[in-house]
Amino acid sequence: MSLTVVVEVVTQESIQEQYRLLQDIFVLLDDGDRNDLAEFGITTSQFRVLMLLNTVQGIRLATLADRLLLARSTITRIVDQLEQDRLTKRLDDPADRRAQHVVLTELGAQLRQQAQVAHLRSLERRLSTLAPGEMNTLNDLLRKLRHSLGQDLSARTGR
Amino acid sequence: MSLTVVVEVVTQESIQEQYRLLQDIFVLLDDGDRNDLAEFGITTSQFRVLMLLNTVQGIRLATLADRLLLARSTITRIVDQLEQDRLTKRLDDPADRRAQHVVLTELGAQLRQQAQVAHLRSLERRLSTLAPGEMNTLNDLLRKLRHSLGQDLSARTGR
DNA sequence: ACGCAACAATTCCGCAAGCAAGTATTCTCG
DNA sequence: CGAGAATACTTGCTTGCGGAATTGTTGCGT
Repeated sequence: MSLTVVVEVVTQESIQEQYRLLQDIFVLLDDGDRNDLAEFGITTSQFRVLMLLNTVQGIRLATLADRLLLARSTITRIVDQLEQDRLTKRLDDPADRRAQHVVLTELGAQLRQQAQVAHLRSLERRLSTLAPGEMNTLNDLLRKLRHSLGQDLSARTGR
Repeated sequence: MSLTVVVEVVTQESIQEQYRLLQDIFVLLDDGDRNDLAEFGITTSQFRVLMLLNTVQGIRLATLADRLLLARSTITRIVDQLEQDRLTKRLDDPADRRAQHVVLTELGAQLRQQAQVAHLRSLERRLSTLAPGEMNTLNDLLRKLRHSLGQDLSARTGR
């Protein structure tokens, strides 16, 4: 019986530590990202949108919202900002007059390329501690984690 | 030469995937947290502050800001809210009249306890996929990651 | 055909968080 | 000692994001 208790306590502590670790890591990641992207004049959200605009045919606003787990109104504003900076354009969907496709402009494609390279360099530097094998292990576990959390989300909202 | 190129490409992809995974996990975690904590009438930021108020002697506002990597003005407002809800009190620091210590009220301690238990239950459910061994491995790797990111932060700001 | 639910995007409102400036206090060191 | 730098907190302003309501469009059931 006492064994059970001990095991449970240990697990609870592991879970809480994991939670704190993930929190800390996110905050640190985000802080560095903001720092990196500031010199390109874009926010992390804008960057994440730009990174999804890799095709010429564009992507719908609703799809962006789903992919980034942001509210649609938020996507509207972010795309407004990008458009104001001449980085993207809205094109009407030929098949659905409700929908619009966001596409990169020439300028947007250039900036996206530069920002992506700089961001990647920064990530390589900041995550340099992990050996290749560790990185793969970590990614495997993170995938499981994401899947588990995704399951829970759809259980909460999708029913 | 081609080997070098291949290895580098693979590593870059791993890093980018890791970045996306962490992004996704954070968003999912935060979404669930907000859902859990809503029934206690507190936000995730307020919760994170409450979780640091475990001692009777309290903690300084500036320390909270440093621990949570939030601006001091943000901490001021969060503590204002908690105080308005009678969950915390500000006590003057006897040794430094500039500083104040935030302490839990009786009500705050109760709510903190309840919220913590509920949150932990939720985490156990949401992270149930990982086996104990995997969890330990993951935490080890996350610790390395946090350390590496922390190093970079102090290299950026602390000099 | 047509009415109605579902969907795409936007607008409006409110809250959360950062930055910069301001006040009060403490520290440093010449 | 005492002037200036540093520190602790607060306030005003700006921006980013979510949620509800709105407008216009599509698709489904009958």
